[in-house]
Parts: sequence; structure tokens; C-alpha cells
Amino acid sequence: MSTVGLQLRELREKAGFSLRKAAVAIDTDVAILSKMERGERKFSKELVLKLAELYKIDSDKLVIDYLSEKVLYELKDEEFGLEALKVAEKQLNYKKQNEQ
Amino acid sequence: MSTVGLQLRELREKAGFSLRKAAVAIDTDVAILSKMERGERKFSKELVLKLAELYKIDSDKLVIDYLSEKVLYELKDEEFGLEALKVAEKQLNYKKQNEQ
DNA sequence: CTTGTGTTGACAAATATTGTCAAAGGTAAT
DNA sequence: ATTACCTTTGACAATATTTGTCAACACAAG
Repeated sequence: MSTVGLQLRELREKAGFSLRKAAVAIDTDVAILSKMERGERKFSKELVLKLAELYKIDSDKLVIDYLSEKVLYELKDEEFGLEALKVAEKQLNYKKQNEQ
Repeated sequence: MSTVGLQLRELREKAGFSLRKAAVAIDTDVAILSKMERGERKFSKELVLKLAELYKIDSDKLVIDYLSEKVLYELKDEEFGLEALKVAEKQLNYKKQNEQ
């Protein structure tokens, strides 16, 4: 299970960017990107999208993983996390049905 | 689909507490409780637990609904919310397997 | 009119998130 | 060993978000 941060680090290296170059390109500070890639600080969705664009890759999977991490972080110490996810899923499904 | 707030309002009324009494009993401000019951402000988990205790009911289902709401709120504008939930669920399941 | 009910809005206080900067440490080349 | 890169780290400031406090309001019952 590879975190979004590590995925983005790999992608950056494959695309041949140094941390600095990448940070400048997406208009953020090197320190922030460094910390995000290593999971020391949370990513913002905005940065994920900008990076995906910079590395010329599709962002969908990345965004999904990003959101998933966010949710899991919120539930990490919860006894009933799994149950909560199931309820949430059911409700989202229901909502989707009745909206179109 | 009844929100946690509305559930707690019903439970309070059944238990015969006024807003003020309940608020005092759980050591919070009336305004906060009023707003939470009506969904104008987010609940804290702590208050949910205190209220469940006050009303002498089992808190599990309430906590699950509370967490589910929290997660759904986070994903409410996300195109890939459902996919993210599925990924999160998969990972939680996986984690559960490998921990005991 | 007084008492008890819930609601509302303005504001302060406390927390959390995010951004900025400078310094440190590594590695490689010359 | 100094130059030129790179990444990491920590301290701090700036912002934003969440949470708590208070006073006033409106309504109904007695």
C-alpha cells in the first residue's frame, strides 16, 4: 500500500524534477512538498492536481487515493470505523440513485 | 435518513430533558446544543457520548452515524467520493486482518 | 408579568492548518 | 575544500477553522 506522497515522489523522479523545480512549478515551498511526499504533512487536493498536471498523468486514481487517505486518517482510532464507512457508502449510493 | 442531530433531539425529548437541562448536564452551552441538534454546527464525538449516557441509551449506533456523517461531509462535493470510500474500506479490512 | 422553552447572531478564544524562511547535512564533481 | 546541487528539519508567522461564551429575541403557558 503506497501512500499518495510516495506515489507522487516516484512520479516526480520519473518525470525528472527535483523537489525545488517541482515546488517552483506548482508555486509552493520546497519544504512543504518535501514534507508532503514523506507524509509528514497532509496534502492539499489542489497540490495533488497541480502535480498530476505537471507530471502529465491522469489524476483520477491519485485523487481517489488522496480522499481515501483523508477518510482513513479521520477514522484511524475509531472502533467502528468500518461500520461507519459502510453506512456512508450506503447513503452515498442511495443519494446517487435519486439525483439523476 | 435521520441525522444524528435529529436523533438526539428525539432522544432528549423522550428522556424529558429541556435543551437547557441537557446542556448543563453535559457541561456545554445551550446555544451549542441547539445548533448541533439542528445541524447548524457539527457535533463533537465527546458530546454525542455524553448525551447517550445522559439519555441512558447505547451509543454505538449513534457513534457510527456520527462518523458516517463526518465522512460524508468531507466527500460531499467530490466526484470520486464513492470510489474513495471503497478504497478506504478495502484498506481498513486489510488492516483488520493483519492486526490480530 | 413571570417563567420556561428554543433560536439567533455577534464576538472571543482556542486549535489547526498552511506558508515562509534559514540553516543543516548529504553527495558529487572539479 | 569549495562549488553546486539536492533534501530535510525546525522554528516561526499568518490564516483559517472550530469551539465556546454571552446577550437578546420570540413564543407560549401559567
